[in-house]
Amino acid sequence: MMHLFVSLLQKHFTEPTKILQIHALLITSGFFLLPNPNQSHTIAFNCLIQSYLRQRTPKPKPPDAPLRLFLQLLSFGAQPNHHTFPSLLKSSSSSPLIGTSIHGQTLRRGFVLDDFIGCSLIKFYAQLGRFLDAKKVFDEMPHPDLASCNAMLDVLCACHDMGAAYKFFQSMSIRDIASWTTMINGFSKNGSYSSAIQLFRRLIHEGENVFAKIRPNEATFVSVLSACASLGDREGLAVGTEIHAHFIQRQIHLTAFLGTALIDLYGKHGHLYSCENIFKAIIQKEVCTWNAMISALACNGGEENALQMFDRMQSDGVVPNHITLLAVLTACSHAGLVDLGVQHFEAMVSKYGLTPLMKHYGCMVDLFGRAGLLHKAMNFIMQMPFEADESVWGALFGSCKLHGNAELGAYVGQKLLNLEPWYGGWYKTLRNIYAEAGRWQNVVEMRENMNLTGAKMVAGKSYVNSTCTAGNPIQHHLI
DNA sequence: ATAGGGTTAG
Repeated sequence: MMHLFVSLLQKHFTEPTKILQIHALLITSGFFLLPNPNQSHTIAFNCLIQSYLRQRTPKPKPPDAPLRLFLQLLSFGAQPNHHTFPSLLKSSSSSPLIGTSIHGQTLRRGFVLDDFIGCSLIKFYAQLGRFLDAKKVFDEMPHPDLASCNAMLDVLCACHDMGAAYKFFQSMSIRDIASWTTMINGFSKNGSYSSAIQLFRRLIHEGENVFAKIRPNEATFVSVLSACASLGDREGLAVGTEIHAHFIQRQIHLTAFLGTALIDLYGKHGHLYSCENIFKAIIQKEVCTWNAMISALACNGGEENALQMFDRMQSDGVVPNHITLLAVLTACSHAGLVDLGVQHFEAMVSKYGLTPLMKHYGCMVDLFGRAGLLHKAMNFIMQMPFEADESVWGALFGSCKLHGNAELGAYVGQKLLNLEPWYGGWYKTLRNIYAEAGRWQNVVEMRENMNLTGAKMVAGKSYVNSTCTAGNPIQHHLI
């Protein structure tokens, strides 16, 4: 009988209604009324936990179903086993308190040497940004297996410690496609786009293992395409187009992941026509797909189409998220549609139930600022529910320069110099604003201040950890 | 019979 339930659950794990029905069947069958809880009951609970974890549609799904099932399992008197905890930890990713108590449970019940649990714990702590805890779990594993090493590699990448990450990757005695993908994605996420592409090339040429050839899969392609999208210089577009051609040759199905990565690639390189073709070819569009398309249009002069897309998306029943609204506000800002932008911003809370984040405020400041409504932008900053950061002030600063407002520019520039004194770009812009206004005394002061604080005129932002980009060991190993 | 790691939009 148990086999039947297990196979039923596995077959229908994407269908929430069916899971509920099977769960109900399991209850009404009296299976949980037997006097002596045994291994079978534990397996039944494990399968149910897994089923609720894996179902996709979030609508009727109670988010804490796996945890509640775990509590039912305990109160029923069954014993959780080493299969129970990985799923539980996966379901607790957003709740530090629950996850750490589950960690405690595993320790108290003596599951200290289990690779699956260790691996889940590494990922759990990494998702919370508790990288030291993740590393501690890994270090305490006597013989971590491949999956645990891959999780640890991802932790090092998430810490921006790319030197250590690459060293770790090189030191691994066995690697699979997930190891390669993690490393490629790590480079990409840390701005080392060329390294990501070079490592991808090495994967293609070497394939690593003589016995079992390692080939890139969907995740690998998506990671390298993301690097290609961000790498300007035409190199990114060339490699990305090559990969796209490979998909066409092999008639590879355009999943939402692959398609979205391609739309992003062509969008970032200004090829709107390709974006639209790919968009049409994606059968199962997800919210990310729409977002990538709306962003591509909003950033390449297709503002009107972007806003139409936003409507189409909603009539297709796709629910907009924070990133959608960011793209929509960008479209309004670029098109100078101030009133419409304000309407969409207000609709965020009232219509979509989305709380505006720092980036949305930055967009609104840009919207007002570009349109020359500098004081409206300034008032908007003053009415923000939290302190504006450098991106928001930076948006206003750009508008001050655009419209030659030295008075407000000086005030905003000072704000930015306080926030990021090490970033030379602010000094330069402020100096230019002063120069255009003929305030030569201020120009001289700017130069002195910059020398005094030791700010650098570097490309890119200062908060990128220099160890990820500089002294990258990969240069010596590739090709 | 039941479990873990790597992927998209800002």
